[in-house]
Amino acid sequence: MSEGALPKAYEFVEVESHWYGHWEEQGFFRADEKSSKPPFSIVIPPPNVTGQLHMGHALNNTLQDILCRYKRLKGFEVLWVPGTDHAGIATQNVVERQLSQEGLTRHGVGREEFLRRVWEWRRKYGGIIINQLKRLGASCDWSRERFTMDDGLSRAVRQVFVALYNEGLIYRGKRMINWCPRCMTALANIEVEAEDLDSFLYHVRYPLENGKGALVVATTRPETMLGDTAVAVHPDDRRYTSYIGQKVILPLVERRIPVIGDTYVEREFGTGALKVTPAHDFNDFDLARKHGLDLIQVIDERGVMSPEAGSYAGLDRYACRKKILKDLEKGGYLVKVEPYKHRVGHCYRCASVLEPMLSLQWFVSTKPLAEAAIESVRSDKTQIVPAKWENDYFIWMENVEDWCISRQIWWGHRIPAWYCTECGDVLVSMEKPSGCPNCPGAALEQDSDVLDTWFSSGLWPFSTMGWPDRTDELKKFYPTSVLVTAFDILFFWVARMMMMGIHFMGEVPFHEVYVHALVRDAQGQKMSKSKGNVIDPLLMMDKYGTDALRFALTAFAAQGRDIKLSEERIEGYKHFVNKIWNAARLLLMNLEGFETSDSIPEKPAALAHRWILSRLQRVVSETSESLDGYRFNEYAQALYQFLWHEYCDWYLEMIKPAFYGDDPEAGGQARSIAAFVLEQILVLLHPVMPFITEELYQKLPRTSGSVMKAQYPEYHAERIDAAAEEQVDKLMGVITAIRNIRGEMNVQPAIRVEVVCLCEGDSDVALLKEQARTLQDLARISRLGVARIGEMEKPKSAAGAVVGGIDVFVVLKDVLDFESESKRLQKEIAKLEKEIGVTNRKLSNEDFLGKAPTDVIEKEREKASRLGEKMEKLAHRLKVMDRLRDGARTGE
RNA sequence: AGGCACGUAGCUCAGUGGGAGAGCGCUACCCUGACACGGUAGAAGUCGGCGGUUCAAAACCGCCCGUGCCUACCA
Repeated sequence: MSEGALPKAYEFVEVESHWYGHWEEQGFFRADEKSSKPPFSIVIPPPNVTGQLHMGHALNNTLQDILCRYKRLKGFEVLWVPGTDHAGIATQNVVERQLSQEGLTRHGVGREEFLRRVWEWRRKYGGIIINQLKRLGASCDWSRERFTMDDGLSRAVRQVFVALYNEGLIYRGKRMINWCPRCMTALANIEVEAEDLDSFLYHVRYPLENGKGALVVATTRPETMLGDTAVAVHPDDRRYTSYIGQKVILPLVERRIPVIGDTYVEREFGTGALKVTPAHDFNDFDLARKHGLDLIQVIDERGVMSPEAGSYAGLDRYACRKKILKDLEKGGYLVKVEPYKHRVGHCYRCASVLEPMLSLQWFVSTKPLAEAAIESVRSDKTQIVPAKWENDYFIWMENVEDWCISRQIWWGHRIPAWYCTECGDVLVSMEKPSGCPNCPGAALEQDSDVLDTWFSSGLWPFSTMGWPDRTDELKKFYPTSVLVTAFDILFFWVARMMMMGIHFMGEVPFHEVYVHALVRDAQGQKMSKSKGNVIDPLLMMDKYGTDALRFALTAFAAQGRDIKLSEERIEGYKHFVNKIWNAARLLLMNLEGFETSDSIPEKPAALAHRWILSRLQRVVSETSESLDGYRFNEYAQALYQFLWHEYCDWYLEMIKPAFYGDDPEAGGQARSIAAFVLEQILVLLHPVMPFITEELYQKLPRTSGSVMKAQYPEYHAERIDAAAEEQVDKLMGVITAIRNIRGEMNVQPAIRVEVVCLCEGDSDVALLKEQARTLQDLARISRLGVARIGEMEKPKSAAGAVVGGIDVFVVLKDVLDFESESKRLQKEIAKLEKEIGVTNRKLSNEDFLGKAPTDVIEKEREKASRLGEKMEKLAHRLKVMDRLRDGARTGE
């Protein structure tokens, strides 16, 4: 190995740390809003500022980075806007935990101090995920990094709020909402996660007021009985019709409550009698409104029993349940307890069981906004890929409910509404109003709530580009080209961006939405810290390199299927990265001291060159089409196959003799073309493997500067050389057949064998003679005989095969084992027979001949004759072998 | 309960109307002057089951079984 040669194995650590900084310094990621190039823009799904890079991020951002790098190579002006989300509840929870470690609470320190601490936390840790994205190679325009709580974005939030309020699309009202007693805030319905819960169904006896019997109700939440204001039965339920209008006595509470009839009640479920707790159940609330029932709130915001709960007041809801059950049993009211599995709403942030509650909140009236958002997808102004998600989008949008946007937390955009302390009037405006118009001199108090995090991220595509100002960025890059996301935030985020973008910009926020898979573990389970099954992308990058991780994620990013990731697979692609490295190493070792020419002949004389250049064209076309269609896995597979199994396995092996031989012209051409093809491969691979491609590209002699400034190769159909591909196919067939015989007959790799090829046509003779060197090297042949059939004797003591009409003989003088060669041939013949059977059946089928397209029939006929000839030859060989075997036996 | 996916080699998955594929794993041989993170060859599948459409089905249709996800007001 000479001095300038590369190390034997690829060392990714130095390479990766080196190039990212270089790209940033050179400003390669920066987008120019004044550029005349066609625009391509993406806004990043902003990770939570509290976040740590997980596999979902890694996949999401790898795919975005592939698109951005690909489009840059294709000559687009690319803007990838990065940033982070303030993540209201999530971040508040993190800082609250930190406080509690100091023995403090947020209420203890007060709102101002608490917010100061959150900002401090953000200053300290908010950059972590950004640096992790850089580690991943994400080519974001960091000069445009945004945060949802930036001044600019906050101004956009206020402007949107005020505008929607003035249009009557934001209102304040008392509604049943889902309440998290741990986070102490209202949630939007979409933020509720239904989880299966193993619980019990309790049957409780409610005695009739008149003393004549009782009604038995079934409930999963006995503690709410304290707030019962009725019992409902189905009006047509014969068991209970006579009770309707009567009263029952609520056990433990002794309150008299009516029995009502309503068709909402399912007769088959439980006992067919339903206790009604209007203050703590969505459906009971509706029933109460319909029947004019009282509303008694027995559980407060903390999930603790309220004073209305009488002697149970102050108990936690679950402690209360236990006590109530005990008391019911004591009083003889508990009739039956059965195990019961049902789904209960949990907080998507802290997994606490939610409490339905009547509460005064701010809402967005979404229906009017949804209409335009539906229409835009229907008319393909925005296309969702894969299209199957469009259905889910329509269903959700058509059934969209009003969106509760107020949160009773402190970290977030404070609602721009002020209340007059005198008359209570509401004033909504961008800045604090000077005073109440009705009560001169009266004080104003700002609403203490903040907005749902998703309210600000819903504005992300235009707020990050400077809206409400009419900036050059907006003009150049809005609407964005594509949004890349996983389906789990399709409604949280994408749907809201559609509604807001169309409403405020008059245009959809993105032309396409690419919905990718969820990353799961090897068992198909969702990765989560609590399950302990997370594969940490940072650790994977440490162990196998960023390029290997990115390639693994890309290779498995098939549309419409979740990714089951395992570490072995990432490791496997590290080998691929190493293979690229070594292909380059071979070249560089052989390029040293040689001049390579700048221009590549379109039709070189040597077959191998014509073949690889033709194959390259196909890969160029395949990769472009795959990426344009978001078929990332196909893009990755095409390059894997081409680099490894065509360029390395065949092409480099075929041209090696030119490197080592003494024909300077052949050597020069081999060097130039091999370098050219590798250089093209590096450009094709760059979107998915930015680091190693840059490293090698800069090392290749013909190139100068960064691979990021290269042009993505263009497909030229006229450079496809079908004849060369066909000839190499034939050549590979012959070589493989010889190797197969060697392997099956246990010929040691070191031993060279004599081979005779008998062809039917002159063209095959010419091909094999011309390619004699390649044949000899790749099949390890000592002497090669090529002739037309009949012009050379068939060797006797030889194992044989038939490839594309060529009779191939591997001469095994004295060492040929007739028995095993006979068996090998029989196996081959058996396979052939099967194939011939299928073909003959088709060709003897009248319906097939009558109805199938002529080209299919023609193909079948050709196949039949090809197989027939092959069969004839093999059968003959078998006969010869058997005769030799028998002769050997009798001779012994 | 409804909806949507998925079920192809030991594992993970491509393939969508005309010759069952890849990667990993496995077996055998080989450190052949880029690479043992490598090379060459090989074994391995009733394409979940049943029925239908078709000249032709892994693919299209129906039913069933299994798995996963989403939605829903049976408390």
